[in-house]
Amino acid sequence: MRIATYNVNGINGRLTVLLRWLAETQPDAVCLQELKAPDEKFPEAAIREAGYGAIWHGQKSWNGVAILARGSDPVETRRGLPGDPDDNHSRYIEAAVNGVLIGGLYLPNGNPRPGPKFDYKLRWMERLSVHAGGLIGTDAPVVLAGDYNVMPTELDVYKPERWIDDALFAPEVRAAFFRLVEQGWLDALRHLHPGETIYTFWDYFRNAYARGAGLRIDHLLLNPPAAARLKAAQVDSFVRGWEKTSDHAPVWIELD
DNA sequence: ATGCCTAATGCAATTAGA
Repeated sequence: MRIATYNVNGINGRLTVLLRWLAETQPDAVCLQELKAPDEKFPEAAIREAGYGAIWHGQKSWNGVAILARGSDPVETRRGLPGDPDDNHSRYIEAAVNGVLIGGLYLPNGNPRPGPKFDYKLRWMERLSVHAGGLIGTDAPVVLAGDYNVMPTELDVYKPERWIDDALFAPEVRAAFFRLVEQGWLDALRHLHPGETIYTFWDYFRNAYARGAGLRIDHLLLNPPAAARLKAAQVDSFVRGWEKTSDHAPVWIELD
């Protein structure tokens, strides 16, 4: 079973690229982020025609997350991260697909730091940790997949010294990420590729993809039952080279 | 310190991304 995460940066502006990638790689489940569309503008018919059932939590202009399942309908278990009734950003959706519980998340960017957006990011990470703490011990496989907007280590940044004050790489953000991981989650890509330079995002600016100036910020975290079934993990970086593409590439794992 | 690029909104220029 292949489970992928892909920050599409606009589901409608990206539909051609998304459908091409689905047709070429046929993932079994997909978490999408940055739909940048309200619920009524989600391209449900086109995605169903491509062979995928879907659930989504949209929002006008910004944010928005979805889960797709090839040949079935995801069984929604939650929309919205608990812990703050005043948080109206669409950044979390959760569903069961083929016996695997999948949480799809779009963690706040947090820039500029310091400031209210950075504070929101840290609060959101604490809420995620609380929710994840309730999922880690599930007997079934659980996968928390999405755009975490965090580079965990220096290996995950093309120029670490330039990012140290940024909300994606600041010490307190990395510490919050590791507090989450230390509940017992496995960073699937890093686990299977220790020491390897892996990026999932390349800025549109300054020809970053061609220069190899990337970041690893899209992650799949696995609870122990999921980790026991992990066979492969990769980035479909070739998609970043397509026309009219997202600034993120799809990332996926293969479970037995 | 800012623009470099891109999407959405909505039709110009702003907001946000990372």
